[in-house]
Amino acid sequence: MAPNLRPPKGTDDILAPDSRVWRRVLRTWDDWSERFGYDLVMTPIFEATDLFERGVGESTEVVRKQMYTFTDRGERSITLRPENTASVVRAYLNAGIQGEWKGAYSGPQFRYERPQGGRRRQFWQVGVEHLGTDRPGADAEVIELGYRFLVDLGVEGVSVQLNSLGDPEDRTAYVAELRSWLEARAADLSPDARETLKVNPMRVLDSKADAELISEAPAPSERLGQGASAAFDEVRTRLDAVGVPYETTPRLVRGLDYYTRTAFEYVGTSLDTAQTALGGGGRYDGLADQIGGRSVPGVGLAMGIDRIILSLGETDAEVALDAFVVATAGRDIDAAGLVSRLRSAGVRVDSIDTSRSLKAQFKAADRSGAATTLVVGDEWDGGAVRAKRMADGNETDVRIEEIATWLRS
RNA sequence: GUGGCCGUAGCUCAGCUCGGUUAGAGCGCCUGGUUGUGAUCCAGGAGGUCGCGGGUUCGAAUCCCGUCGGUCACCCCA
Repeated sequence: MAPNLRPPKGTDDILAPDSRVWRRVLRTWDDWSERFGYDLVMTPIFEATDLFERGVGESTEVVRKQMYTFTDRGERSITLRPENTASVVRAYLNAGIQGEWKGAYSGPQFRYERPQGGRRRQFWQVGVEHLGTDRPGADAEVIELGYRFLVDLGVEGVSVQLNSLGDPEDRTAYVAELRSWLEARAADLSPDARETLKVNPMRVLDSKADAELISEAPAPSERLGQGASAAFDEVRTRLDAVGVPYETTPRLVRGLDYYTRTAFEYVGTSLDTAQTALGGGGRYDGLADQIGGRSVPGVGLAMGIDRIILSLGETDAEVALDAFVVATAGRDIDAAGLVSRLRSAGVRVDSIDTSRSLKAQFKAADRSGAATTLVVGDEWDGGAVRAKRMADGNETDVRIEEIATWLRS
C-alpha cells in the first residue's frame, strides 16, 4: 500500500458487483426518460465559472464554497459543473432552438464538500429539462417521470414533497416579509441561521436547528399571486389525475436560486443517513434570462444516483453471464471458437485461461455466477459440447450449432 | 468549514490499557488429493514497510505530536 492508489477524497471506484446495480439503474433511467419523450443532451463537464455564478446564484452555498474552480492555461476561470441545469439551458440558447424542447442527461457532478453517507465530491446525477413552456402540465410530467423511475427501481417509501415558491414578484414581497419576521426573532435563531439570514432569508427555512421556530414562519405558498396560485393548483390536479401521490410541504425551499413557482423533492424511507433527498427540481422561468440569453421558461429535475443506489441496498447484483466455457487439454482453440460463436449469437459468455486445470476453470465458472458451464472436450470432435447446469449439477450433450438456442430455453 | 469515533494480511477483526524473541485468527486466494468437473471435505502454500512522517526509548503495532484517509453528525444538498 506504499504508493497512493486510493481515489481522491470523496470519490469512488465502482467495480462489480456494485457496478451491476449501476448498470441497471442507468438503463432504467434511459428507458423511462425515453418513454417520456426526452432526447439525450450532453454538455461539457466543465464550464466557464461565471455560468454557474449567474445561473445557480451568488448567494447559494454551492457557488460560495462548493465549486471546483481553477484557471486553465489560457487564463480562463473554469469550474467543474456542480449541477447540470445551467449548462443545459446554455446549450439550448446557444443552439438557437425555438420553442419547446425536452432533454435528458446523465453524468458526474462535482461539489467540494466534506464527504458523508450519500454525499460525495464527485457524484452522479440524471435529470431532465423541459424548456420553452410554462404550462403546469410540463411540471406535472417532470414530477411523474421521477416518481415512475424511483418506483420502478424498487426504492422503498418514495414520496413527493411539493411546494410553490411563487413568481418573482410574489417572492420579492415574501422574502421581505420573511426577513423582517426572522429579524424580529433573531435572538432565538441559531448562529448559523443568523448568518444565513443576511445572505438569503429563504434558506433559513431549511435550518434543522430552528425547525420549531420556522414552523411558525410565513410560508411562500401562503403568499402566491394569482398566476402562481392557479398554476400550483393545476399541477396538483394533474398529479392526482395520473396517480402520483404527493404531500404539500409549505416550507420546502431549494438550495439553488433559480427556482420559481413549482419546487419539489423526492424522499425515500430506506436511506438511514442524514441525507434523505433522492432528487428534486422545479420551475426556473428566470434562469435563461439570468445567464444572458432570452427569456425562456423551463422546468426540470435532478436525481442523485449514488443516493438512490444506497437506498436500494446491495440486494440485486444480477449475474452478467449466461454461460462459462471451460476446456480440456489441447482444446484451447476450439474453446475460443465456441466463445466467439456464442458472443456473435448474442450470448453473454466468458472463460479464463483454458490451459489451466479443469478444476480451476470450474471454480472460475462457479464464481462467475453463470447458470451453465460448457465443457469443450472429446465431444467436440463429434460436433457437441457437454453442458452442465451449475445449480443442480445435471449434464447433457448439446450440438454445437444448437447451443445458443438451448441456452435461452 | 465545525465536532465525535476509527486506520493491523484481499475482507472482517484480535493484539495496543501494563512498550520486549520470527505480528495472529476466521473467511478469501493459489496448488495438490481427482492427468474431464465447481459450490463440500482433507493436506500444503502465498500474502502484512501494523495509513504516512517525526518524537520518546536500549527497544514502538503498542506511548506522544503532526499529517493523510475513512466514518458519523452539523452546515448544506442530489
